[in-house]
Amino acid sequence: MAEQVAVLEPDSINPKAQQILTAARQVFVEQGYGSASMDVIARTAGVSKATLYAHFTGKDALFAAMVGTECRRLSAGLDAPSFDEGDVRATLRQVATRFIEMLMSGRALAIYRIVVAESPRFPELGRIFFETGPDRLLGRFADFLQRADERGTLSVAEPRRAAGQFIGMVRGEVYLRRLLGIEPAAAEGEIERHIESCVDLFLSHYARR
Amino acid sequence: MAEQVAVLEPDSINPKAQQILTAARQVFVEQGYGSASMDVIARTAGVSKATLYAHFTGKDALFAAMVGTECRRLSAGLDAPSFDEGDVRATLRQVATRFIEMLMSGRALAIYRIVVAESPRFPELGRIFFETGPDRLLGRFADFLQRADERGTLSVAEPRRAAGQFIGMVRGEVYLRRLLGIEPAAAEGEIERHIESCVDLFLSHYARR
DNA sequence: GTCTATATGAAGATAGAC
DNA sequence: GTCTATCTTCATATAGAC
Repeated sequence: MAEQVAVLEPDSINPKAQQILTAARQVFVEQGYGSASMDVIARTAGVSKATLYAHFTGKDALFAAMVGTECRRLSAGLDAPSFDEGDVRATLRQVATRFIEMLMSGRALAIYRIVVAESPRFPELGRIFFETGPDRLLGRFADFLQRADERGTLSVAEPRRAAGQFIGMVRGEVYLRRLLGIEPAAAEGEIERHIESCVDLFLSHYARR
Repeated sequence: MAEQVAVLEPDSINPKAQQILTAARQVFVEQGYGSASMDVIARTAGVSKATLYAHFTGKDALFAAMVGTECRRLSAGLDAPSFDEGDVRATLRQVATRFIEMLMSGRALAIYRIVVAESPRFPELGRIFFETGPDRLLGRFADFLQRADERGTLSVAEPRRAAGQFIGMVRGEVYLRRLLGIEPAAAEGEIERHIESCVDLFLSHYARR
């Protein structure tokens, strides 16, 4: 019973569990779920397999715990700053920049890869990822757009839809290339230009005339 | 030597190889690369393991051949129709509709999942996927936008960037939910409304004033 | 809780008959 | 080329001492 809770809320005090989760992340990310072995995870964590199985009921549970932990960690990084309600263009720029920086980070790419791959076999993980990640971000951004609409700064009838359009186009080809490891990577300043053009496109339509 | 060619250009006449590739696709997609076993693939294909190894040098090669074959198959589905140069709005609608239908198909989702997951360990597959899929589509669409610009229908200074913006926002949340298996799926007519709003947004900026 | 040692099964790959 | 049977290695998971 305690184990089941630990799957989603691993004891953040227990250092051994942390150690194991860190090792699990490294190995799962590097090898993929199927090829990763509990043996290697135990060695990487510096514990015996028996200890590993004392903390997590099996490979599935360890994997789920690792993904849940990592999702919460990544989403926390997006929470901090509130939006600047004054300058809409600056806020859009800021949202786009913070979003794409987070998305392009090694850890975010890694967790996205593995969640996308395994979500058919671990449906719960797809949900956790979506809710702690994209859904929260879109929700907060949509709220901002709605407030801007109410203040009369923007004209956004469907904030959630508009939020999805903006985030979707910001993600764009730059991200896909990175995700797939396509060279050459984006040139210096390319991302800034990309973001600026997305802000322009967005405001052409949604700015109050 | 002949084997190496077969990795990317599997003998499309040989029925046994086809049989194996089909089975490989099923098993790899269902279990993921790491968990899939050559034993199960052989049984699914109705051949012995020895036969399997006679056609493909190993698990890696079989996987690569399967992904390459499937990429070419999927990209062929996007090639067929040329764009209607007359009615820009209708063309945007058509591009978006065809694109998202292809993307949401079970086979496209499956191959995307596995390529994203394994591209760090099989960099060649990321490249093949990108070139036969997104890159071709973006290129063709960008060409259309450039012609529209030259004709004076649209005003698009950077066609490739604009193409990426449009495709990115069309993809959007609808696709992500499907990819991650988030319920509820898109409601009836939701995708059409989504596409229409993307076309509106795009044309607000890029239509010749 | 943690270790060493091991049970049990299945993985990738191949030998050798036909 | 294709099969059956098998080699070797490594997987997940557990027993039992401390």
